[in-house]
Amino acid sequence: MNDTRQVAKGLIGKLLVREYDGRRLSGIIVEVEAYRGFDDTASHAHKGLTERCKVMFGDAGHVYVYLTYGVHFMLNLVTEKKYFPSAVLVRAIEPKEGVEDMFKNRNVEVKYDLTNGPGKLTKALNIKKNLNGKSITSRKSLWVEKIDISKDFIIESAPRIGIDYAEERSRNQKWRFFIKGNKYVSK
DNA sequence: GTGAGGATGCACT
DNA sequence: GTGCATCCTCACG
Repeated sequence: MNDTRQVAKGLIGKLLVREYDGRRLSGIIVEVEAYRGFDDTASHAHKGLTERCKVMFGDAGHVYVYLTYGVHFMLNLVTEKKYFPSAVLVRAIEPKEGVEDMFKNRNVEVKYDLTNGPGKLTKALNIKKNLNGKSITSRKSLWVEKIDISKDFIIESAPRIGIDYAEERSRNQKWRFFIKGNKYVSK
């Protein structure tokens, strides 16, 4: 299970845990996207190693956080071997623990608007640039846990979102994975 | 040093 | 469906 696409699928249904100020917030991962290798023109890494995306070239199990549109942070988990730039973008989670804190971090009325998008979940979980490059294996600040949830869900795959700038062969890859019918999947 | 544009979200029409 | 906020990073000079 080293391939980013397998890792991406494997993350579906796992618990993403965020800890800060002594609080524990968490949610079940319901939607992810895989970004893989130099040939993936949708990936930040396809132009080579830059200051921004260098974390993707590092060891698996690290966190890649960056700002997009000057507004939103994106959360990625680095995968595969060193120098083979790959990561899984976490696009949506289903809130579990610390829901009250998430409401404080986000200015929304309803629970299903809390974390149903990549920029939304980082805000709900207070994930910022300072987590960039951190490891998830140390289980501090941010990590992933296995939980006992019903295996009773279907993982659907589809093309990735918001990558119109990429070449067609990359755009057509069905590297977006999500739980079919889950209402926390992004729109 | 400067300019272009983005792995989105939200408020409008 | 369209427009725009908002700022960091990259590429080029």
